[in-house]
Amino acid sequence: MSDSTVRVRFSPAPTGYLHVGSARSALFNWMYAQRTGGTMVLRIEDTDADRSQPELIDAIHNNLSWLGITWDEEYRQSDRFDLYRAAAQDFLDRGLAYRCDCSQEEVKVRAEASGDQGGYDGHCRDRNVEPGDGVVVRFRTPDDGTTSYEDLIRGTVEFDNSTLEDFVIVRSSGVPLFHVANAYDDLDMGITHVVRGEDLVNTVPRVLLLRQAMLGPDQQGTPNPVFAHLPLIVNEQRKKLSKRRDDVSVGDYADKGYLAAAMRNYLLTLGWGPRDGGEEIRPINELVAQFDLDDINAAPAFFDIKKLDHFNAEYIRALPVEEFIEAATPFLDDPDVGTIEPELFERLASFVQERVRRLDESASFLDWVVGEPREPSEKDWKKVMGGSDEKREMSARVLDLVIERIADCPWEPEALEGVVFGVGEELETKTQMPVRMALTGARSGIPLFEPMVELDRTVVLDRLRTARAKL
RNA sequence: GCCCCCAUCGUUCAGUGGCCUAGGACACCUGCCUUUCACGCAGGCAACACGGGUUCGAAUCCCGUUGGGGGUGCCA
Repeated sequence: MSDSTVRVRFSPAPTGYLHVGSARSALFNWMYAQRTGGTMVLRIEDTDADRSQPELIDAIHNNLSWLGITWDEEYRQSDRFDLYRAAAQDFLDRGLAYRCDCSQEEVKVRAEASGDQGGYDGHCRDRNVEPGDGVVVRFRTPDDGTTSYEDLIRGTVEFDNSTLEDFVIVRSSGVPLFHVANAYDDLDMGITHVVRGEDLVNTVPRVLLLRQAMLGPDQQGTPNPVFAHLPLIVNEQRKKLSKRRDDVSVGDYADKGYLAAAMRNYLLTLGWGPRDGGEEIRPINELVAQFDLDDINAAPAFFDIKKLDHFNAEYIRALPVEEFIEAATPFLDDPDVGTIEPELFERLASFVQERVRRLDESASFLDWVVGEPREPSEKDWKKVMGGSDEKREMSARVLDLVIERIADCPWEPEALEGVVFGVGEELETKTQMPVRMALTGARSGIPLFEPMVELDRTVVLDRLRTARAKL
């Protein structure tokens, strides 16, 4: 199964924080490299100096590492400008490209005047424009024929060359565009499989044309890389996830208390599923073992936070409690909740672990233990303490008895439970809810009696009396 | 406008001509368990976009329609 000739690459542009769509591309590349024993290349595509932010490269490293994605080689295109420039010059020398001094406005005006066929009209093809200000280099595309490629996910994709305009390969600043860098690097780095988002499909014919033109005499017959264009990840409006509209930075998910393993596992279910039809939540190595690019779906997939939450909850619960404590501790500092001492958290962590979906929810389960009870909603209060006079009276009797007996019982969970339930048996009613409401201000939460002993007896009595007084 | 892609439950994955009265998971709803919630368990709701072919037979193949998306930059 191992094919050591496989070379894949993840090529992010450092123009923003890594978002889930990019992370997914990286992940699928990584999966394939893992399965095949191939090489994973990280290539930073920072040819656009205006938009690239070098400091984001660190963030990309961190985000990938967080997800457990590793790479074997790393390059920066900004280190390789000379190579791309030389390739472009070679095109010029061989008459495969030409200089153009048309302004963007001129191109646009002529395109509109000529009717529906947008794009550049080839105005400068034979004008022998000299280098100078505002002069770009364009690649001469064929006027007829077709350019097609094999996509592992979509089959054969074919483009009419007549629809391809003579596109710019070198900016007027002298810096080559990504197409050139892309074609050059994929060839130079021996990339065998190009796995990336569907939004890049339309760049394939341009890149392929450039690649063919770059092939030296000794490289004739070098096969094109195999392409696999992943379906887009979309939002609820079925539009491509965007950094603007959607909150999708990988770092944000880490900050919100998603576990990397859960995120990674969830991302893998978007556009792909385990071939054996088994569980979708499972160890990464099992998924790697059956991963293949041509099993990937072609249809866009919705990024469903609810399902991610479910994955996350499962992963959290599966953690040994010590690991949960370690993972949750950074999230305990919640401004809405009082200070949670590490020892206290350790004692109660298992209760929290069972209920929490995201790590950043952890502190809120302990609010009443380290601070005041919540202010119950009128609705909840009524529902628990009684909407009718009859029920209210019963709640009052429950609280009276509990207050009386709790005043001098042993301060341990079993004894407290004995008191509360004992009153229940005596009065033939359920007693936990009124007590819970009095102590926590909520109808639901972690078990009552173990956390209760963390509170001083006087505090408990005080809360019970306060609630009783409100009846 | 032009180019490219996509189309199974609300969501996601399965299904590659008969095993499909279409399966799993999430979500939702009902119960059970539990003197809270959560977990767990048992059920339920719910889909092959439409129209033509091809075939003995189509969710599966072909064509068209409709719908959706992506691209159309001196961004990647």
